[in-house]
Amino acid sequence: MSTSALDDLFGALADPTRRALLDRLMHDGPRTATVLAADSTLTRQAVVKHLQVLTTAGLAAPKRSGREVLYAATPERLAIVLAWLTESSALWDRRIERLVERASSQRASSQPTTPIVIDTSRTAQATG
Amino acid sequence: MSTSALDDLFGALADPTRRALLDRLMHDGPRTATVLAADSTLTRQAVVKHLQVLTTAGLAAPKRSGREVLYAATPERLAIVLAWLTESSALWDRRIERLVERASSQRASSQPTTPIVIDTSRTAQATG
DNA sequence: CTCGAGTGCAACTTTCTGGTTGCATGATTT
DNA sequence: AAATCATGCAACCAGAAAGTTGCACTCGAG
Repeated sequence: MSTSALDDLFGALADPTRRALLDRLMHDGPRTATVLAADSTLTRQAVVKHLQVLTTAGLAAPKRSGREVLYAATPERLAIVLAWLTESSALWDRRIERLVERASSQRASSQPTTPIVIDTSRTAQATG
Repeated sequence: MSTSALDDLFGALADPTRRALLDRLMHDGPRTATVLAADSTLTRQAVVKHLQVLTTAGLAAPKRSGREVLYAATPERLAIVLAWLTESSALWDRRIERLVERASSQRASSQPTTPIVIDTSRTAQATG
């Protein structure tokens, strides 16, 4: 019972290399470890290990195609993270609700370079 | 530039002990490391280390009160995780949007024991 | 001032993680 | 069948993480 899905998910996402890899797979579609390694400074083996971590977390899936192995992003499981987030933040207040709404509306208007403004300053002293 | 806020956040959340600690702080309000350690199997020092990780990630904040140090949850920064999530999933499709909406409405009706139903089965083959 | 409760610091051990290298195995093409 | 290209496996290493123990320090109450 020690390693839950959340452990694997958060653990996988904790590494910037892995997040970049996942991003790459989501953007460019399935790729082989060899190709991914060619574009980075890492060894193929290192990339493979990262992809295995992502696979264990359920965020990527390998698929043999001839002699190659294509890794595809399977970001559906990010919903589990989202569920944890909303559940946790449910305790605290409605601030998250506004953020969620803002996030959806921003995505809807498709402005990828605007990474959502977060106003934590207003609420920094709320707990005291 | 190696350790971004996301590294710290995901890293902090990757540990189940830390998530439990954060949960505890959010539920019960500020507590000292000594008290938190008393309720767990861990040493006070171990708890302190975890709280420091949470503090570095911006998810908790210590506050001296007499000779005690109360740690309070400051979950505002979870919004950064949420922002990353929605941004990343923006590539993929509108499925997340529905999940976000469902999450908000469920929270609004305040049913804490219902952890949001996730239908990943329907979309498992979507990437191929 | 002295005692007790609580915190802070430091050293140390063990395990995990990210990364490397070298070689073996398996599939494609000629 | 042989050469080639990609993957798979295993050993190995350095550094970080999780946790422990021991002791010094500091604050508050008598």
